[in-house]
Amino acid sequence: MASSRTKITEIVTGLAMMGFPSVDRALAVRPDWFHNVTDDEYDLLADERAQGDFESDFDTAWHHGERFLASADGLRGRVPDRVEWQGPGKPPGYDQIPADLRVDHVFLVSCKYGSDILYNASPAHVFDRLLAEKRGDRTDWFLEVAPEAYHDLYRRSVAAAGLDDMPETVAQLDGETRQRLKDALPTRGAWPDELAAPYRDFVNAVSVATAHRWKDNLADRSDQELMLWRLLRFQPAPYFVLGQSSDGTPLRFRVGTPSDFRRNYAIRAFDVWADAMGQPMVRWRAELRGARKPIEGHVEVRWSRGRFGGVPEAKVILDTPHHDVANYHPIA
DNA sequence: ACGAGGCTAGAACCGGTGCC
DNA sequence: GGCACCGGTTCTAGCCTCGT
Repeated sequence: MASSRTKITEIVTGLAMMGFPSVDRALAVRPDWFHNVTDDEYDLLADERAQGDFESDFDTAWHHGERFLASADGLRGRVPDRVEWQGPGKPPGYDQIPADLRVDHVFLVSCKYGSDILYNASPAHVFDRLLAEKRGDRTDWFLEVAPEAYHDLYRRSVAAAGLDDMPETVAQLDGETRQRLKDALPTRGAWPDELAAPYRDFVNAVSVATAHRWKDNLADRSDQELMLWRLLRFQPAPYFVLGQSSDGTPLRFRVGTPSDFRRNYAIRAFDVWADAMGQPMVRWRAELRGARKPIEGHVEVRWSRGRFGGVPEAKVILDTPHHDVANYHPIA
């Protein structure tokens, strides 16, 4: 979703790399060597600039671009001939480098604001396929790892909601019956009293079984290493992240390659454990030789469309601040 | 000690694209 | 055409910090 904010931060970062003296000057010139940026986008930026709602985003993005132009790790003061904006569309294929800007065909830059989310994928993709290959699968992860607790919650939910004509088992739910059940349950907040305990059991069962499954698939040190690389989005080529963490800290770092990682670090332990909160959750932690701090995060296994609303997804979140992550190199 | 208000993590929701 | 996936944004319960 290309919100105004996303467009502003990405395009303004690119403009600042081009060496203009100010945002307003750059917006007046509308350089045609900034590829894929249309007049509609420049109009949008001019409007938002005039409105003043995104003042700090304009400033942060501009500052990032200026620093990248000057940085010894970046353009070293050489103004690029060509900057390309990826634009609102998704690139084809299983794109793994989340590059929003490409500079002189070489530098790949991702602009990421206010988010510590690494992935939002299907649970099987994370826990079984270890993020290696994306393949559409229609398996309901809850049914896969905790069928009994899931079914028990389903049965009690149908009874509590007083619904008739519902399928015998949770596995038989289809689009329409999922919708009916979802509508019959409160959409937010605590589950009804009589469902609180079954829901807690379900959350625990999913968390424990998922952690177990993931751990089994991560038996070898080499699997653990690949998993960590993919979680942290290390790529064969280095790329840059210019953005802001969820607490507002500006982020400017280069993401090293797996080879860079191996030269400086080695995995001492990769731990995975269940930590059921209000929803199923699995925590992970990598301890490294060569790094001062471990890298930590968690995965939420959740319905993204309400209770019983379709199959769950796995949201992978980085808990360690970006600047403390091994192989993420802050740029000067 | 206790309620108002701020803050944040957690949970829900959303608008898009691309694939089956 | 529908569903899965993506990259978030929005909402809110429950904690924490105040002023009284």
